[in-house]
Amino acid sequence: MEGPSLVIAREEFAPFQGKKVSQVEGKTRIPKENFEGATFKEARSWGKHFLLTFETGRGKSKKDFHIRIHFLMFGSYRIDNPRENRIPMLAYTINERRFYFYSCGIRTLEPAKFKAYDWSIDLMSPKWDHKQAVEHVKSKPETMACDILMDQNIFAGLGNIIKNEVLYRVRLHPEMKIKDLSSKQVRDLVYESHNYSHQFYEWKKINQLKRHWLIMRKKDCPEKHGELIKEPTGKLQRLSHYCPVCQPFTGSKKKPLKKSKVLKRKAPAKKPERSITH
DNA sequence: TCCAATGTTTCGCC
DNA sequence: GGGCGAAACATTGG
Repeated sequence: MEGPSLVIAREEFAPFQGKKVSQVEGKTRIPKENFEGATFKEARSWGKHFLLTFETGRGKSKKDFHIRIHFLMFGSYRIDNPRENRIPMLAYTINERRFYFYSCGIRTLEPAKFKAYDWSIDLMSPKWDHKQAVEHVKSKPETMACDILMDQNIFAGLGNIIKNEVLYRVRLHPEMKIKDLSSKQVRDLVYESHNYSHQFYEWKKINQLKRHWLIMRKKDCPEKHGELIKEPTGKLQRLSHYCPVCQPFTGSKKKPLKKSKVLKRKAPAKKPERSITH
């Protein structure tokens, strides 16, 4: 789940602020007794972190505690309609509504860590700092564009979908190194990361995200240049989809052939023909 | 039916 | 201690 989706989650949770929590259960190992009778105070999101604050105790012993939920690749949340045959990591009730969290990492967050979040690198935050991001990118000349976008210390909340869409929109080959980009290209890359993240949010909210993908999981170039390339790129080796015509590699050094490819070429693995008739 | 995929953390090795 | 790769974790749509 990428940053913009968590903003939507935050908005879904907001109406329940100030209400009491009950019936807590789930596989998570964090202490659940803290929740029982606690007050839900706030939902926030930073990058791909979903942050929930509760207030526990009474009178002078009132105390805030925070949890951090990370949905990783497969995680999800539901309100009221649980997944069948799944045990949630965490589930609780607020105002007769049942909240479920599946397949996610849940931790308690020390108050100091909660306060330490740097909102200026969160793409969805009003505090997002474009100039600072440009500097961060330029400080990593040897890093490839596809990897820098996935760097959560620069673009918190940016995931593989946004990566692919942004690279296409600014017409950059995923494996271009930062040092081979013009200042304008770096600025465009940062600008579009922020811009597309917000566009992602708008489309996701009306359930129209996928239909607006230009490159992600597509087969052909939107500008009719033919088939797209689909391959793992960069140090991270996350899957990229790109058009070799729209996004040519223009770096100073030739893109090195990957070892695996060279080997494959020397000894092409011949698939045994599967006989059609028996 | 199979497998890649909206991702991060941890562990062990050099 | 840093860099690296592998493994762990856990799910489902295409």
